[in-house]
Order: sequence, then C-alpha cells, then structure tokens
Amino acid sequence: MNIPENTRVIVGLSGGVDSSVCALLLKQQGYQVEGLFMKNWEDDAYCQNNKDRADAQAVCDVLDIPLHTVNFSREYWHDVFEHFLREYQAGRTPNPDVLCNQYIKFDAFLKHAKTLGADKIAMGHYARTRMENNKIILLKGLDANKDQSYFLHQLNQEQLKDALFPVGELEKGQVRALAKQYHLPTHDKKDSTGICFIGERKFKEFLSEYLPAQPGLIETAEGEVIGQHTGLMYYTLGQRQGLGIGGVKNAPEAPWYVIEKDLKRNVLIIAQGDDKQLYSTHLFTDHIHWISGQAPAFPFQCMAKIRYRQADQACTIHQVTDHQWRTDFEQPQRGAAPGQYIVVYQLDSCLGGGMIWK
RNA sequence: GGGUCGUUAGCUCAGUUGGUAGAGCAUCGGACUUUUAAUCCGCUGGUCGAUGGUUCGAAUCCAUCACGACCCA
Repeated sequence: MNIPENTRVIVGLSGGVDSSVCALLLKQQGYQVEGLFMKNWEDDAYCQNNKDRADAQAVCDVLDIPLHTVNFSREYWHDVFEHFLREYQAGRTPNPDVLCNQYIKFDAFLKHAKTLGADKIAMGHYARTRMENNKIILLKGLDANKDQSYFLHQLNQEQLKDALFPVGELEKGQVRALAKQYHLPTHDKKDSTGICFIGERKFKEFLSEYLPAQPGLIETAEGEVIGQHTGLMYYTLGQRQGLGIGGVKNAPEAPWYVIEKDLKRNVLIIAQGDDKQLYSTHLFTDHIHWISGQAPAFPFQCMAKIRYRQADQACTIHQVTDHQWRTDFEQPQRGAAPGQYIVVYQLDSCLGGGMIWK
C-alpha cells in the first residue's frame, strides 16, 4: 500500500553514522527522503550542535537530500530535563533517554515532521517493527549487541505506526561498511555516548550545576560510620566508584557498593563485596506501559531487563492493585535502581515496561 | 615510673635467615556504553616515625627519642 516512491520520509539525522545509514537505506529503497536535525540543548563544551549539524549536512549533500533543522531545546528542557532533575532530587536514578524518545523524537519530532509533509519518520535506532494482527510490534535490533529497543519501550501504537528503523535490520559492522562504501563522511565517526543530546560529561560536576549537594555520612549496613558522601543524588544503587573508601580495619580487602540511600537521614549505606543486600528477588512498578495498548493476563511470565544492555531475565509479573505491579525474578537482580525502567520482552519482542518504584 | 607490642604507598596491611619494597581497597586514565551504574584493562603513588650506630650493604640488627595501643605499679 505504501509505495516508497510516493512516500515522503523524514529522517532524524544526528550527525552520527547510524542515522546517516538510515537515510541512505531509505533512499536506496526509493523513498522520498529528507533529513531533520534537532537541536535540543544549547551549545557548550560538550554539546557541539554545529559540528553535528555540519556532519548531517555533509551526509545530506552526499545523498542529495534536503536537511531541515528544528530547535526543541524548550521541549527537551520541559519534558525531559526537568523530570531528570526532579528524579535525582527525589533520590532516584532517572533514565532521560527513555523520555527523550517518548516526548521528543516520537512526539515533538513526529509532529514537526508531519507539518513538513512527512508520511513517515525514520530513526537510526537498532530496533525493528512488524505488523502483526493489525498491531505494530516492536522488536529488538538484529544486532543483539546494539539493540536499543530498551529506550523505545514507552512508545505507543500511534507513535510507532509511521516509524521506520531500517538500521535495526543490520549489524553495526554492516552499517559502518555501508557508510564507507557510499562515502558518507560519518563512516568512521565515533559512536556518541552519554545522555542523548547532552553528551558525555563528568556526571557529578554536571548535576551539581543544577542541584544543590548536601554532604552526609556513609554508613555500613550495621550502622557504623565509615566515611562521608558529597550528596546522595550522586550515587545509584550498586555503585562502587566515588565512595572513596579503602582499607577499613578488620574488613575484607573487597570493594564497597551502595546498597541504600537513606534520604531522611541523608545517609548513604554501603556493603562490601557481593553482598546479598545488593540483590532483589522482586521489584515494584506503579505503572506499566504496554506497546500493544493492551495489558496481558496476570500473572504474566516473561523476560525483562532492569538496565540497558543487561541480558534478559526470566520473571513473572503480578498485578497487586490497580496501580501496583510486582515482578518476581527467577534469579535475584543486582542493583535494581528506582527511577530506572524494567522493560519487558518475549523473545525478540519488546512489550513495554515501567519505572521501577522500589 | 616499669614493661610489652606497634609506627611501611591516600586507607588497611604483607615483607622469608640483613642486599635500597609489595597486595587489596581508594584515586586517576582507558575500553565497553545513546541514562546512571556495573564490568574489563592500565598507570601512578613510599628518602619503610626520627636520629645515631653495627655492616661492603638495613624496612629488616643495636641504642636513644617521638607518637600510639595495651599491661603492671
């Protein structure tokens, strides 16, 4: 029904190799392709929009397609960054890139693309979609090592309906090879990491620009004070780095990890080595988004990840109340952090997920 | 006042019969990674409490002093 030649696709071009090849593939498939570069964060030492935009433009020049630019800094700040700050302030560990997809790439961007006359949008994510029983299902990227469906699990049918992910059908190596073969200037550009659109930063430094830090004590699970922390928000459950604790008398020669954040007392609680308290047999969510638009029957046996790039874990989801679900894992999970998302899978299909509450 | 034991990298400690020092943790850097983390790899880092002495040579033996812990008066 959708003849590529009559279909206008607007590709989100970041200036990276994945979105470049995304545009290349669609062009090869015969679509009318246009690029759209988003500026979502004001320039600074770490966020160089101009360089990325120049790269996106260079790719468009090679592909001979137009490039549009749009500024979503306000939307990003309001829909993603403020939530990010609120969550940290509340002692949780947010995942801004999940919201970035939900509110920016598959909302603000999608709407803007429509006003530009797009029939479809496309992104360079390593993920795939299929139509099954008149519903869109979201699948993991073919390259298991690069699969990014985790970040897309909050999307709904409406958002996925007109989205294309051609790169998801390829392995990363093939993507780079194609980029090189077709002389895309981004072919050997290093993959970007760090918070989407903000970039990689010294995290503590970055957060401290926005949130006041309140130093406090570090205690062992037994309540013994063995150090000081610089602010609870700088730590996440399971974290090792940044505690500054080494060589405690009468303790084993093992590293220490965060096992709890006591907000009331502003105390960071840590344990040593592979402590049982680092692990959770279950966790709670107060809402689970289902991509299909329909919740399964509970209890629901499935697989899930509690962090990006974690191997799928066998679990069972129980509905406890109208607004509480409990997930029981077959194997206890290390460092389940409130604010992060549990994302649900069945085989290659990403079904949805929700924010971990506790 | 007397006695015992300690004082070695940021921290906790190991250093065989004397030949100018290591480990874990911490820190820092790198890899991995569109969150935060985790994980992996690597580098730094010490005139061995001070001063004398014995010795070809002392962190290792001796003396004195300083500091600390404990014990006996």
